Amino acid sequence: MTRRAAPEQQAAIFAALGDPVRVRFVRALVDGGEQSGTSLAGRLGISLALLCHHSKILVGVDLVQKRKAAQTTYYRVNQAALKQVLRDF
Amino acid sequence: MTRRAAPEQQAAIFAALGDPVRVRFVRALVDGGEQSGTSLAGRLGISLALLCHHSKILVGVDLVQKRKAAQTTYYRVNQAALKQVLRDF
DNA sequence: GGCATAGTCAAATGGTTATTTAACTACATG
DNA sequence: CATGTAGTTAAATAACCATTTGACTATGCC
Repeated sequence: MTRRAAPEQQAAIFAALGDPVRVRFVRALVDGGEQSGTSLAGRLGISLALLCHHSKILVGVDLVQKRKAAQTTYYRVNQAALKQVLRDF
Repeated sequence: MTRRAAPEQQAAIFAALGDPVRVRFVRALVDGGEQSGTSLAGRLGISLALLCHHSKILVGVDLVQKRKAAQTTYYRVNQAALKQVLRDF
């Protein structure tokens, strides 16, 4: 049915999860639901600039989605994408 | 029941799959079953030295297992480990 | 308008990692 | 024992990536 993704594409998704900070990033969203950037940065013990960097990688492969309300950016996990990560093997 | 793995540990497993060559490595094993290093290197179009490098990373996180018979090393996928990769989220 | 909050961007740095090349070990067999 | 096959190792290089810092944009509110 669904064809396998290109190796580069699939590797990019795995690489996005291949960093301890980003694993904790996703876990924090799974556990705590949608959260703001500042809240997440506090929870993860990292600067807002670093959170922004990691969020771009996770959002870039669509494992995390973002929504902006006024100055605040809210992040949430893309559960469908997360569950499908291993489907290719 | 089973506690979540440490973020560093889980990230290492994802990072092992976060490279296009290693995605093709694992796919080749899933599709073709157990194969020798030389056979795999030919299939992936890489040198034996490079295959050795990537295999160490995959074996290091136990996604791939190896078995040595005389001069030849055979690789196979650890299906249980592969299926469990996403259990933590 | 002016100040505080929330986020993004860009440059700089250091550390890690993929790839190549060449040298080396291990085994099998003629 | 010499040769060929299979694999590993180490050094070197280049590319990539995480982290920090400081400057910059955007929004809300007094």
